[in-house]
Parts: sequence; structure tokens; C-alpha cells
Amino acid sequence: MSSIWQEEIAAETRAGGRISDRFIVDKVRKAVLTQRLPPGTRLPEVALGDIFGVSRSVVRKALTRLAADYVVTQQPNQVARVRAPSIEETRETFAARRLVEGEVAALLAGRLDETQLATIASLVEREAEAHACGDEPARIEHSLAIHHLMAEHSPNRVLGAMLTDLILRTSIVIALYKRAGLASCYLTEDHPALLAHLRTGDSEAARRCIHDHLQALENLLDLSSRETRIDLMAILGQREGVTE
Amino acid sequence: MSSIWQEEIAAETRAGGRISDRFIVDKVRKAVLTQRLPPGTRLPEVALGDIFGVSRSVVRKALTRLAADYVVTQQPNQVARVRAPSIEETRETFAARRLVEGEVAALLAGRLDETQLATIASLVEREAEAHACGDEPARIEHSLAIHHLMAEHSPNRVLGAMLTDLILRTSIVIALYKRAGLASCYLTEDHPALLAHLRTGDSEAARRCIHDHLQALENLLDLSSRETRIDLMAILGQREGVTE
DNA sequence: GGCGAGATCTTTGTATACAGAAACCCTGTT
DNA sequence: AACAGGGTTTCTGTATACAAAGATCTCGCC
Repeated sequence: MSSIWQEEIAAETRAGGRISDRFIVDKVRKAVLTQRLPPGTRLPEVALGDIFGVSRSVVRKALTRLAADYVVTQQPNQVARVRAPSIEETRETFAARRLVEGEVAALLAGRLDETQLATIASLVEREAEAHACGDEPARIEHSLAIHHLMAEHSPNRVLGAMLTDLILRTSIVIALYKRAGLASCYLTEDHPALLAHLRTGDSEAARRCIHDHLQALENLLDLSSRETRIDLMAILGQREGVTE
Repeated sequence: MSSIWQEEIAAETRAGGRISDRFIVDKVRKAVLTQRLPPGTRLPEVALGDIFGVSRSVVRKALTRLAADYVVTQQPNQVARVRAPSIEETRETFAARRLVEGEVAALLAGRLDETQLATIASLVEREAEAHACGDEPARIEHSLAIHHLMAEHSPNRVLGAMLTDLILRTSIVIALYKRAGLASCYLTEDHPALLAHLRTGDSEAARRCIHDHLQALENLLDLSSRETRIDLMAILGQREGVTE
């Protein structure tokens, strides 16, 4: 019935800011991340326009950018849909992120100042607390913040931007392929260990730490290819759009 | 006075194909690569629309996608311009490409079939011939084809797509920062050596080969930061658009 | 001669209209 | 009951109109 973004749109317009394509990109991205927009969801331009109170022009630009970020697929003359990365692509995305984030971690080791290290330390701690409280959304948020911080502070900005993209993409597939029974993808020791290596400046240890961390994360997923868990037909067959 | 794309547009329309945003993206990309559109060139939407015979809607989508590819910059309420990557970004782009293409080469080593190897061998040979003939544009084309072929056949498609992007970006900065006196960026032994490693399947040798090749390429550029060769003011100050 | 204020022009941002493609539904037939 | 066909609906592709932001130019002043 009602849209997912009621309050945020109201807040934005109340604050005097007019809705731009960037706003829509952010909101859709976040909704995909949190699985409020599951893969295959139809994103018709007019519906989105009505929801956000803008015309198709703005929505169109937003969808084009989301397609460039691999969040949605856009085929000619067809409605845009939330992308459903395959198992194969999931493995490849993880491999790419291991390579890139490993390098960023190595570059970053020993080059962060005390303030930055303190920020990370605080995030690591808050992630552990959230996990202890069973507040999984908060835990995910803090975990993402740690990785995003690395991407943002990467001495190599090009690699940093690439890492930002890969973090988004891996988050999507984690949400998608999380093993059914698993409550959380928390790995107790990984982030503290990473922080230690970043502090001491051991580049190769930091790289290995990130590598193993991401490998462990991937191993937590249900990527058994025998029964394609993402049944494309089932997903793409239904009519659900952005309103329910 | 007249546009750079006269013939190609005529050919496309004659062939019955209507001009799409993809067509424009390709043409602008190529023009930037070959420096027919130097950095800083203004790309007004109406002018492009007139040239390609389409309305601003199509041009707009093309520009958005070019911006996502880092080929042009789009600032709110300002005309889109061909991007002029800084020296710093150039170094970072090369570093990123070394990382990614090195990995792709390592993955690819020993996994190409005879047909694919033969294709590469032919390209390597033709590149050498073109260089001998002094036909630099042809030489560049064949060299690019070799690297693109690696990107396309990458077992990891995600890394392959990233590599495709990085090849474009490095090509742009090579054109930008090529040392003034240098006729060609040809390195006689690198591509044959790479081919040999791909054939024998020595992953680490292939990785090192790519790494050294790209490092040598970067060293051929004039990245002396003391006098910023790309004088932003000089470039952005002038009025030249896409027509002359 | 240099500099600033205002008018003018250029260019983008957004909405909207219309045409065409795709999806859907309903009906009639086998 | 399954299926093919045609009409309807939905949705995208493209062009265009208008408003607002930015750039430029001119003129008057110091």
C-alpha cells in the first residue's frame, strides 16, 4: 500500500531540500542493501516518480546511475529491476574485493594517524557491543563503516573508489545468499586483528588479514550451486513493484 | 566549423540504425582517447544533440554514463567537460591497473586455448609491424586490442569489467601526459614476453610481466609535478565546444 | 585603465506530451 | 484443460517547453 520511504521524503522536503537523483540513488541503494527491495523487484519509472514526488526525468537519471553501479538492470523497453547477481558473480565479486581491499589495507597500514585509528577502534568496539545485544542492523552498520572508512582514506583514491563499489556489491550478495539459519555474519576476531595490523604498520599482515576475513565471510554464504537458490523465474515472474 | 563525426553519423543513419545514447558514448569515448576532444573541452547538450541529430534527452543519458566512466565531469548547472585527470590520479590509475591486470594475467595464464593464443600472437605481430611502419594509430589499436582481449576473457568477469574501465582511463592519461618528444610508447619485448608466459602458464611470471610493462609505460610519461603540465585555468578558461 | 553592477544570453534542470514496444488479459478454439 | 490470437493496458524512448542558474558582455564609475 504505502511506500517504504514516506518519512525520509517528508523529512527531506521539510528540510527545504528538493529531491534530486542523488537522493533517489541513495534511498534505493540502501533499500536494496537491507533487502527491503529484494532482487527482481520491478522499479517502474512513474511509480518511483510518484513516490518521490518528481517526474520521470529525475528517476531516469537515478536509474541510469544505479545501473552503472550494478544495483539494477536496465534492458531496452523493459522495466528496471533490482539485480540478482548469480552465484558465479558472487564468487567473482568476493575475489575482486579480496584483491582490492587487501591492497588498500596494505597501503593503509602504518599510515593512519591516531584520530583515524581511534575512530576505527570505536567502531570495532561498537560492532562487538551491537552483536552482544543482538542488534544485527546496528552491527552491520558499524562493520560497513569500518570498511568504508578504509576505502575513503585509501592513499590511492582510484582504488578507494573501486573498493567503495565492491563493498556495496558484496553487501548486496551477502544479504542475498546468507545461509538461511544464520543470524549474523559476525567474525569475532577479524576486525580487532585488522586494527592491530593497521596500527603496527605490518602491510602484509593487514593484507592477509583482510584476505582471510573476506574468505571467511564468503564461506559463511550458501553458494551451493546445485540448486540455484535464486530462482530467476520465480523472482522475475511476479508483479510486485515498489509499492505493495 | 563542422563536426568530427559527420561520416560516422551518416553511415549509422544510412544503415538504418537510429542514434542511441550508446552510439554517442562510444564516439565521445573514442574521440577523447584519440585526443580529438582534448581535456577541458566543453560538451554542451544542445550542441551534441544537433551534431548527432537527437534531442537533449539522449545526450543527457550519454553524458551521465560518460561521467560514470570518468570520461567527462558533470557539475550541477554547468556544462559537461572532458575530464583532465591530475598527475596524482594518473599515478593512482596506473597503480590500480597494475594490481588488477596483474591478477587477470595470473588467472589467465595457462587457461587460454590455442585459438585465443593465436589471436594474441597475431595482434602482437601486427603491433610490431605497425610500429616498424611508423603507423602509430594502428600500433595503439593493436596494443589496446591485446589488453582488451585479456579483460574480455578474464575468468573473473568482475575483474574483467574493472580492467576494461582501467584500460580506458590509462589510455586517456597516456594521451594526455605523453612526453612531448616521444613518438611512440612502444616497448619491444613486453607483449611477446607476456604471450609466452600466458602460453606456458606461469602465473607469477605473467603477473610480473604485466606489472613491469605498466610500470615502464608509466615511466615513459611526463609526470613531473613541479610544473603542472595540465594548466586547468588555461584549459577551462577557453570557450571551445565540440564544434570548431 | 581597472573594476563592479546590471542586462543579456547561454545552458542546464525538470516536467510533460506523444509514439511505440512489451506485457497482460480475455476470449475462442481445439 | 491447454493454447493461440487480438485488443487493452502499462511502461519506456524521445522530443519539447518553460524556469532557473550560470556565464558573458556592456556600461558607468573610480
